[in-house]
Amino acid sequence: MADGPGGETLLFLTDEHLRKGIEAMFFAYRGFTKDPDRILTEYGYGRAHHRAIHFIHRSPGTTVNNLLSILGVTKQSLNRVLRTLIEDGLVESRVGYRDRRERNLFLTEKGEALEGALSDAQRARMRLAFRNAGPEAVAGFRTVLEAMMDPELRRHYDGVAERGQ
Amino acid sequence: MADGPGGETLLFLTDEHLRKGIEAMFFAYRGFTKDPDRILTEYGYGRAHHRAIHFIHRSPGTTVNNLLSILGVTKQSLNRVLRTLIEDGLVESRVGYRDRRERNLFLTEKGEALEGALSDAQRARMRLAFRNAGPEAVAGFRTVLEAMMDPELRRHYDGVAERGQ
DNA sequence: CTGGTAAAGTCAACATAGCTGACATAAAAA
DNA sequence: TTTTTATGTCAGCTATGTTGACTTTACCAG
Repeated sequence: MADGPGGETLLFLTDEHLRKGIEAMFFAYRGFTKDPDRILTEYGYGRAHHRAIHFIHRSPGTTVNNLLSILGVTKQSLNRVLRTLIEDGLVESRVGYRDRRERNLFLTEKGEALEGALSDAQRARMRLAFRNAGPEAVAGFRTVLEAMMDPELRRHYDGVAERGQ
Repeated sequence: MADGPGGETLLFLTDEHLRKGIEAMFFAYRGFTKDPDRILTEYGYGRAHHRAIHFIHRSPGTTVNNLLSILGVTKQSLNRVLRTLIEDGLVESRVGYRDRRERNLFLTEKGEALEGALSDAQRARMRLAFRNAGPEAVAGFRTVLEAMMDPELRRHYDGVAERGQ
């Protein structure tokens, strides 16, 4: 009674299912950020610091502009965060080699230590969820989330920086 | 080479897969909130207003305390949002019938209209993602997100208010 | 009836993290 | 040489969270 052209059932597309999916995102995201948030508070940092630290760790040597386009905030906003991380000795900013206007960002040893603590906590919860759900559910999870991203942002998710241009 | 006790392959639990899952959550959540955020800005509201509107729509007559425990913010913070919604005539607050200390919250016609615009936009993206991913992926998506929630919050997700006690 | 507790609301003060706009400097590119 | 780009900064504003203190109203147990 609710079959599409291919004959598949489309019951999973009802408004009620979609609402449930929306709330799943809302409540799961709360769990997703809870553990890192607790650690960040101990260090006097916020979620914005976490994001900067995460992406510098993932792409060492990334430029400020690249980070801006990943995070989607203004440079004034990012700069405030970056400045404290540099002052506190968690991030190092080196003048670009090819283009001396650019700054290449790196985590210091201290920065890597905090990154490790944060992502250990976040991965622990994710690992438990993945394990309980099983590999097929995890594949579906990834598929749906990927389909939900903006194409613009999807770029940053798919490829991890083609540094050689 | 990475099989567990049951013989299943556990390759989906590597740190690299978990990192990818973490970034999937990050980027997908941005897409998830983008469309409603755009509409909210037009109306001069923020994400906090959206959350209040959503849960009042879902559970008409819900009390302030219940909303507080769902949203996990302080009453001062929620009150600021709720006050503007009431002043603007989107939410109605009625004295409780059984317990006159309580306030039961409802969306007005105007509130329902905004709720509709917001959830239409959010559902449109979710529907597209669901359709592209297919029913099995959607089931996996839900399973993983549910496993990622805090048990405390999970309560609010699972059951929609047993009003009769 | 009284005293305690619970629900809601308020005031004040503060922090984080976003925003706009204007401007400065250095370096690359035209 | 002029223009553009990458970065950084100052000032001020907004949204949304926080603590702490206090009030009013109403329920409830003694």
